[in-house]
This record gives sequence, structure tokens and C-alpha cells, in this order.
Amino acid sequence: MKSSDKIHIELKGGIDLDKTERSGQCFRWIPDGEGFLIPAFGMLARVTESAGGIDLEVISSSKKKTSASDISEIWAKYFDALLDYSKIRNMPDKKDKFLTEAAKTGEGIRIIYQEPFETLITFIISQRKSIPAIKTSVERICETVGRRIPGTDVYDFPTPDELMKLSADELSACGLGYRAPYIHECAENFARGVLDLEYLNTLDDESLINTLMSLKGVGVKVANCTALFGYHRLDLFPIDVWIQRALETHYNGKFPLAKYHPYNGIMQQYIFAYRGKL
DNA sequence: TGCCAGGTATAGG
DNA sequence: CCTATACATGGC
Repeated sequence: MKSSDKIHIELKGGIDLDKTERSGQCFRWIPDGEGFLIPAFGMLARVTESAGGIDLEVISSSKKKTSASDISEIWAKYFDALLDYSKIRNMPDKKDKFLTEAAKTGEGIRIIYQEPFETLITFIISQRKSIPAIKTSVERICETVGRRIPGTDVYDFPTPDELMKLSADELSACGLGYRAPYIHECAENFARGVLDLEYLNTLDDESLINTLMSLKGVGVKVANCTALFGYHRLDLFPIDVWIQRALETHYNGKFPLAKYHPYNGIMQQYIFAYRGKL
């Protein structure tokens, strides 16, 4: 398992890895010196900021042969490389001081195109949990399933089939509380083919949200986060307690979605990252 | 130590 | 459609 060479990936509009990680969309990045170790797609990648983008090195991969160009393509999609975030962060109406400031402070935040199943499960876990507690539960699940990325001490996120096999007791030991049956049932639905992750991607935003909400434990907020972060539906605007507070304080309860189509989800992320500075 | 956490299901109006 | 309430557990 030898490490690949470093690959440079240009990200239009740049990236700030710390801000992106702290913006509460991904829960498994591991701080590593200047950058992060990121487990995804059966790989463990070491990522650092570099000249308008990132340098990426695949430390280990469970796949037999992945060419450098394939690796580059996979991770470019993950980091949303082609969308120019410098344009998007300048979208806020200058009269909207709050959003303008949030977007300015959020310079470097990108919407990460995560794997849908991991996104769904992590956001089911997220309900009524703090971000540190979410991370703890997610890691415990990965460790309990126990599939290591070869040659590392980092565990892959389970497939639906793997996750379904965890007993109620094993799930409870991950600190899931009342969410344990939600997680089990969700994994079972995908493992047995009642729902299909790729099929969901063919649906339009509204149908996708409605289908996700047919799962027990998935309400409107988790469905929107899954669609935004797991299916890269950038126009969706998940409303959690922090966003709701901002809406009440600055928007009379309703965000001007028409102004920021098709990037409302990115505005939402700037506001979320700006939470606490209301 | 007690409060709160990137909500949801459920019952009732 | 709306509102009120219970909910398991960890982190601070």
C-alpha cells in the first residue's frame, strides 16, 4: 500500500479547510498538521491547502488500481472544484449587511459533495446533538463495524449492508439513544433495496426531500441537509435552530430565496458558519 | 451540575 | 394546517 504522489487540484474561488470543516457539514475530517486526513470513497487522503486549491495524497486505498486521473476526478467532485465560490460569496445584496458580512467571513467555505449514505446517517444522528457529540457517535459506529482502511488506523464508513448487521445493543453503545432504531431501519431499507441511493439522485429536489422524509427519523431538516451535502443540491436551505434565529432576527422569519437561486444552500452555509455572531 | 445540542414523531386542535 | 410534548445521551 504505497502512498500515491501528491496531486494538485485547483478549486475555483479557493478553499479554507478549517472553515469548511467547522461549518458543520462533514464530521469525519481528522486534523493533521496543516491539513486534514479525510476518509471517503474507500480511501484515506491527506489534504492541505495549496495555491488556489489543495494538494492531495492518497495514503491508502482499498481499491486495487485507481489511476491518478481517476483519483483527481473523484476528489475534484468532492470539493466542488469547478464552481467559482468567489462569485457566489459576492452575491449577497449589499443592503443586506448581515448576509454580506456572513459571506465575507465565510470566504473559503465550500459545499462538500459527500457520499449520500454517510451524509444521511450522520444527519439522522445530528438531531438534538452537539457537533462534538455527533462526531463521537459517528466514529464509534465506524469502529464497531470495524473495517479499517488498509494500513491505517482509520475506519471506513459502513455500507448499508454492514450497518444493518449491527445489533440494537451495538448501536446503543455508540451513544445513539432513541436514534438507534432509526439508523437500523434506514440501513435496512437501503440494504434490502427498498430504496436506492443512486435512484434518489435521479429525483428532482422536491421528490428527493419527500422520499427521504418517508424514512422514520428523517424530518424536513435532515432531509434538506442530506440533499444539500449528500446529493449536492445547492439550492436547498436547511433550517435548524441557528438558521431559524437568524431568520427571525434579520429576515422577518423568511429568507429571500428568490434572490439567491440556485445557491441558497451556500448562503445558508455562510449563515450557519456565522452562528453565534448574531 | 444542570442545560443544551445543525429535530422528529406523535397526539391533539 | 398548526402547536405542545417526549425523547437518550454526551459535552461543557
